[in-house]
Amino acid sequence: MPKTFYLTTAIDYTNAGPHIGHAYEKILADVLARYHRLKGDTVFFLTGVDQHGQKVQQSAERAGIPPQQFVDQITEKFVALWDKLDVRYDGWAATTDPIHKECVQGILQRLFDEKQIYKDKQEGYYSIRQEQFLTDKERGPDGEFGPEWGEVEHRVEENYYFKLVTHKQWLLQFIKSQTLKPIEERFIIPNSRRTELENAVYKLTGDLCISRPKSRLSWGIELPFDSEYVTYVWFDALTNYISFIGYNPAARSFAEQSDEFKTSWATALHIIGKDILIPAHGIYWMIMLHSLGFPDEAMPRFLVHGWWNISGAKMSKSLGNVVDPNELADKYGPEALRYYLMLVVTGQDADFEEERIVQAYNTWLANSIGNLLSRSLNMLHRYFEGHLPINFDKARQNEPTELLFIDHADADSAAEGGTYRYFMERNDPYGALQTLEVAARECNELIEKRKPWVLAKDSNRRTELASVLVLLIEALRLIAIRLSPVLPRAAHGIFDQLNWKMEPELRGKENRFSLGDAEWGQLPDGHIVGQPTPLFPRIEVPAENA
RNA sequence: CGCGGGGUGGAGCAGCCUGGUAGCUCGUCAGGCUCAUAACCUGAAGGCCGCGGGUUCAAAUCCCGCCCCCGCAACCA
Repeated sequence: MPKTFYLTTAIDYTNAGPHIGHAYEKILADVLARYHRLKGDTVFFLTGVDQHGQKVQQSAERAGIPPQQFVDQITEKFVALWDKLDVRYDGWAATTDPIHKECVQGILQRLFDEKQIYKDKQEGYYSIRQEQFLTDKERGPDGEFGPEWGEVEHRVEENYYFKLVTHKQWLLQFIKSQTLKPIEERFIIPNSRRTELENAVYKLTGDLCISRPKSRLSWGIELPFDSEYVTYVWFDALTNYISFIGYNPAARSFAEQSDEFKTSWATALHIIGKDILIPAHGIYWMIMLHSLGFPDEAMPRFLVHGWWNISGAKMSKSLGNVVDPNELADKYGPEALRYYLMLVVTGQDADFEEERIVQAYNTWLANSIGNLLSRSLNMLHRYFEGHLPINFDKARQNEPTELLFIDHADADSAAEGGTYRYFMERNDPYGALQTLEVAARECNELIEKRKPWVLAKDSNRRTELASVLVLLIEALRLIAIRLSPVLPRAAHGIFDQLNWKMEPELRGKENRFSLGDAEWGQLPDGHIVGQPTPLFPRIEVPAENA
C-alpha cells in the first residue's frame, strides 16, 4: 500500500501580491511533493490564501470595492504565479470558501460548548488609528503614547478567549519528549527552532483572544454562538489545514474522524516561515489540535524555512527592495528560478542576488547537464545513427566504470558521500541537486577518459564505443528522473530528446517519471534517440558597461 | 547576562547534530581535448575553518569564555 504524504504551506495573506518569499515556500513544497509522487506515495499538497481580516477590509474600502472582489483580484495573482512556476497543488485553501467557514464554525461551537472558549472583558488604552489595544510596551520613555498611535482612548471591550494556559504543561512535555527521538522524526525541522519554541512556551501566560466585535471588523467568519462577533485570524487561518481535507467538527474524538481524513492527516508536514512558528503554529495551532482531541501521535510536523534577504538587508516594502518572482520567471524562465531558489540550505536565511540566477543556470544546467545531453546524443547519432547498438548489461561489462552518484543514489545513508534519496528524505533539495551535478560531472569525466571520438576512428573498437555511449544515455535518463521534482520541464525535455516514454497519455505528465524506473538498463537494445537541441540555452548577459 | 542566526582560501556558500586527510561554484594562472550549448577535462596558486581555553589519540565539528555582524514594532515567508 502506498504511503500517504500530506503537506501544506502557509496560506498567503491577500492584502498584497506575491513576492520572492512566497514563491520560495511554494516551490519548496512543490519539489517535496513531486519527490514523494516520484516515490509512488499518495501525495496531497494543500496551499491557498488567507482572505479575511482587517487589512483586507481596509484595503478594499480604500479601493472602493467589496472585500470579496478585492481578495478575488489578489488571489488571482497568486494562482497565476503558481501556474507560471509549475507549482502543482492538490487542494486550494481559500478561507472564504463555504466548506471552510462551516468547519471553522463547527469547531468554534464545539469548543464553546466544551467551555474551552469563554467571554471576557478587556479594558485599557486603545488606539483608534491602529485599531488595537496598547500595552505598556507601547509607551514612550515619558510614559505617554507617542503620536504614531493617533488618538488614544480608554476603552472597555468584551471578547472571546480560547484557553491556552490550561494546556501549557502538556505542550512543554510534548516538546521536550521530541528531543529523545531520532532527528528525522522530530516534529520541528531544523532542531534549533525546537529550543526556541520551548523557551517561548515556558513564558506563556494568558489565553488567546479569538474574536473581534463586528463594529471593528466585519470581514471574517461570524461566531456561531454570537452574531455580534467575527473570529479573529487564528481559528480562521490555521484551521485550513484540516478543513480542506475533510475534518468533521461534529465528531468529538480523533478516532471518529473519517478514514480519509485520518489517512491524509497522518503524515502532516506544515511548511512555514520562521516568523510564524512562534506563537502561531508552535503554540496556538498545537494547542488547538490538542483541544480538539488530536492525540500526541497525530500532531503535525513543521518544516521551518528561513528568509530571503536582499543583498544582506531584510526585504521590505518600505525599503523598496521587494523582489517580484513574476518578473524573474518572465526574464529567466520558471526553471531557472526554481533551480536557483532550491540552492539554499532549508531552514537558513539566504541572500538573494539576481546575477546568481544566471550563474547557477549557466554553470549547472547549461554547461553541465545540458551540454552533456547534447554531446551524448550527438555522438550517438554520429556514430550509430541514433540507436543504442548493444544492451545495457553488455555495455556495463565492457565499461565497468562506476558512476558513484548514480549507482548509490538510493542508498539510505550518506556513507558514500551523500545520496539523492538521503537528501530528499531530509527535505534538502540542495543536497539532492548536488548529487546530480556530481553525476553529470562523472559522465563528463568518463567521456574525457574514453574519448569516443578516438574510438570511432578504429573499427575494431566499435563495442567499446557503443558501451560508453549506452552508459551515458542511461545515465541521462536516470538524471532526468531525479531532476524532475525540481525541474519538471527540463526532465520532460530530456525524456523527449531521449525519445523515451513518448506515449501521448504520458507527455507532459508527472507520472512519466518514477523512482521505480530509476534503475540501470531500462532502455532497450536498439532504442532510437531523438535529435539533440539545447535544453538549457545559455543566458548571455551583456557585459556591464563601466 | 532578553531570544535567535551567522563569522570556513579574493567573492558567495556546503561541511558542524552522528569528531578522523577542508569541499562546491565563481574568479586567477598553466595545460589538454574537439563529440558538445565559446562548452568539457586536467593541474596549480590561495585557508592558523572569528579569538582564547578545555575534553580527546584526534576538534571546522563537542564543552566553556570572549569579540564582531545580522534579525526579533509594522508591511512580511
